[in-house]
Amino acid sequence: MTEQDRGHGPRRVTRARLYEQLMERILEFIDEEGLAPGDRLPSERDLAEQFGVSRATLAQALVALEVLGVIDVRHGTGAVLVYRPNATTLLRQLNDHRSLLPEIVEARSTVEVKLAALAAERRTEQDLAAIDAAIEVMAGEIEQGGRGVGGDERFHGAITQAAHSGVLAQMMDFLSERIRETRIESLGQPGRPEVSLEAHRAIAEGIRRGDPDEAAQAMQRHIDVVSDVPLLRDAAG
Amino acid sequence: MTEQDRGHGPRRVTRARLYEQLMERILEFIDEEGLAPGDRLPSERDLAEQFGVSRATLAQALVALEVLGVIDVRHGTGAVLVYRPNATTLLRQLNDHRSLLPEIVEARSTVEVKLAALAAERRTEQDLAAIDAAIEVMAGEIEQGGRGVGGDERFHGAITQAAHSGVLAQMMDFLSERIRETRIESLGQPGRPEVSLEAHRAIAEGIRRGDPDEAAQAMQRHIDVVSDVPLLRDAAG
DNA sequence: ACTCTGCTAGTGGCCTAGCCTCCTAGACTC
DNA sequence: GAGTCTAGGAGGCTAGGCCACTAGCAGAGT
Repeated sequence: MTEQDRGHGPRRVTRARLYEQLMERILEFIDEEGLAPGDRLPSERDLAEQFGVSRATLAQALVALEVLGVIDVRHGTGAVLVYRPNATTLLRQLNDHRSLLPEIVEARSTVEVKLAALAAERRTEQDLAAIDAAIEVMAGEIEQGGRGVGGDERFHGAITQAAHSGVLAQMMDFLSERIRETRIESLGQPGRPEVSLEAHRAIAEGIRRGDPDEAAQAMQRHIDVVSDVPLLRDAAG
Repeated sequence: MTEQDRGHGPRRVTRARLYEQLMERILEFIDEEGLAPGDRLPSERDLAEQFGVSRATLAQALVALEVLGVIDVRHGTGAVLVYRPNATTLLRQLNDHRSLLPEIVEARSTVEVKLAALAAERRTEQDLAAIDAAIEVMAGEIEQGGRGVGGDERFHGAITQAAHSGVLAQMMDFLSERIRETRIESLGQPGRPEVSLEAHRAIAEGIRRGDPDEAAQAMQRHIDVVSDVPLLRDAAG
């Protein structure tokens, strides 16, 4: 994984920064040394010297690895390996952020449609109230000139809740971080917030009537519209 | 989300590092200023002065936010907001890394059992060959004193492939990063690699015979055993 | 012998100061 | 008006230093 490999989309022409290269080197090091979870890495001073960089830069690389959950840096002790990383997987996951979007949307589609159907079958009165409240919030935001982002998230959260499926909720959690990116892009387009609001009302109606098919179809239509954003068309092309 | 909230499990008594606190402050700042994707943050020098920290520390915080996909730091230009983060969600996701493990295992269980059943129905001859090859790899690794980590991953990858379900494969991708953590812990325990190898053979047999129930049950038993590691018992308690 | 305590070497945390490279807006030239 | 040049400001990175914390060990006390 060298500098040349980075030019995925049209953007991101910036050169790889030192801390990024360092991460790769450190991952290689972990691999070569056969370090296992719980093992300690050499001291910052040693690593910095070994790789020929300053401690400040090395610290950046360690922060990055810590954020990724690879190591745990402990004051006075050192950096402890949390899990044995597969370097290729880890780095590709970082770099392909954008090109993964289409597949993420596909996964979102599947899960959220299923959630809508389940919600229609399992929703309690409280769930319905939460869904209505979310719609009200979004309507209020739009009325005040906003994009309705808060209400949008709230709505999808309420649907997830109403489905009463821990595992699927789980899935949505993992997807949600990336979904938020597309959702905001979409709501930013002229007229989109109003359209989404109407779609939400249709979905809610299906859930209220306890009709899984209607709810699922409404959700599918909604997602098809929302997913049609420039960001995606770029990534897919 | 202040320092006091951090004491989730029994571990992690270490004080929040400055860069972590800084991340929160920066996220708040983004929120207060109402910055949208594409907007630029103030310069490092300004931010460092404003928050009363050195540029080096600020740089660490920026690296962390970059790894999380919140910003894109460009040489000569500045830090550009990539997406509008929901601070609470983002930070909880970081801190709860460990406490999420039981639910992750639950999700893994559901998906992988389903994958095994699908594989039994849909596998091609090539899929079977890949599964057998993975088992051979793992056997070889164990014979040479290894823990069979490579073969283990390969096996589960082959199962996923044989299920011929893009979306579920997707799900496994998102879960796999965290799963690897538990898988390695498990294989590290004495005698575990051999047990896992036998379990793999049983699963493969079910898939070969085209029996979804047998394959699914074998996978379920396998996961139940593998999931029983100290890391999890700690987190659950 | 055992336990407890205090010390100390080594670790990460953070800062200051500085120089380099890179980007870009605006002045300048044609 | 279009292209070119340049200076200011942005991040990238280094060097060196001091402080806070951890853990292990030596010695005092039992």
